[in-house]
Amino acid sequence: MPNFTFEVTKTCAQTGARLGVLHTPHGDIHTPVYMPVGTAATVKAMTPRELMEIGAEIILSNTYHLHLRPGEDLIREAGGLHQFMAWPKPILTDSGGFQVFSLSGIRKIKEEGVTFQSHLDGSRRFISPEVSMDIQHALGSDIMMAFDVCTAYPCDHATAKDAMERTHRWAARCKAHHAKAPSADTQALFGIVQGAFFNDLRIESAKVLADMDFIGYGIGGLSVGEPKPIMYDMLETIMPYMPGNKPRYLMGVGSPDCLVEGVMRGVDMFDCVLATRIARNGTCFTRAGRLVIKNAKYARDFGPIEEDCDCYACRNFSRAYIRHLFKAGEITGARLASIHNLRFLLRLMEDVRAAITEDRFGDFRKAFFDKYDLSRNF
RNA sequence: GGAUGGGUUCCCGAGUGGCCAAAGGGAGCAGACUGUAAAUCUGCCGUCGCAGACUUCGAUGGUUCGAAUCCAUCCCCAUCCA
Repeated sequence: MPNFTFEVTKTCAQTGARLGVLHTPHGDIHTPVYMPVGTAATVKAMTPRELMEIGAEIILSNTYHLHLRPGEDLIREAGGLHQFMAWPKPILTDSGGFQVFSLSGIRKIKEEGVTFQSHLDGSRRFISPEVSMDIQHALGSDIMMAFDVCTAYPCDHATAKDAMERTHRWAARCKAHHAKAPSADTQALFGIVQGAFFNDLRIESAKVLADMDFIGYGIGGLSVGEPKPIMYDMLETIMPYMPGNKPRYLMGVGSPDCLVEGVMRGVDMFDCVLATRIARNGTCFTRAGRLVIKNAKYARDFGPIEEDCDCYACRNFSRAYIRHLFKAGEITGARLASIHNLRFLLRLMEDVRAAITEDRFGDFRKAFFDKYDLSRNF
């Protein structure tokens, strides 16, 4: 599939962390990459122009949410998701698999697929691997995710095995269904490794999916409440079994420290709602750790969120002003904090890529954690 | 000058004899947030403390076993009449 070649362009001599480029029909993605999340066809509080300005190369959207509203037919009629939301760069769509997990109270899983009760109006909706593919075809995303079954933490071995095996069967169905689509060559399909927190299952899942030869691989079912060292251990366990010439996408991660640690362990792609969600709730990332901008101690702090940040918010506005906006309930507060947090992660990844290029990612990582306060982290 | 209605914890506002440190909002303070059911949610919000104790409902005095609630006087506020 020439539309989606992935090249590992450099491996850090110090750490083995890798640098790459994923070519897509809507442009190149330089990895390791952080992908802002735009579930409902918008990265909340951000315009596409602003996303371009802060250096986003690819964003995420969601099958389940867009299926419910406005519906994939409408988006197809609009010319596809890129045109509908006026975002010309690559888009990755999640399959709805995560909603199988996060909406566990209002869905039922069977072998054929999952019946959801819409969180919007309670109506019953059915999503199967085939339906998920069809919806993602209508959306026209560059990268489609297989419809998987994500498990919670903790999770017993039998349940994890069950979910993993179903994920594999569903991955095969996704692949078969996608192969028949007109867009089979212009939309890439990623498989998703599951297996909860069991080494044997994770390794098995990585192997099974590798044999199925996907364009790239999601690592799902992590960052679901487990302690970080457990997640890091899982990454180390499976990475030797992940195809070296395919992009590896750690789904739903994460915080600044998790990104650095993920890259250290061979992850190429990340996405996370954390940056934009905590931004709307009044918390900012900084290289020193979290900064709760709405706290009273910043009422008369006329410096920027972060002194050496190059984002629009930091170049023009003070902590005192942004705090005021939050206290006043003004949406500009959420917008400025979102711009900052996204730019923070995108810039962190730019710095990570530069460090790998120069064979000093180990030094970079050490300097990062020397400065970053983990005691009040996410 | 007269009539009527009022004065409740930072603000608004419920409460008309015990179940009241006093509903409910708001404001304030803090916390949570990781493939987004989130511009959301949670906690605290008289004082000291574990329990519990203590001081509060315009002021003063009274009735009562018991008062934010009843009575008296006074001080303020609002509206209306002169």
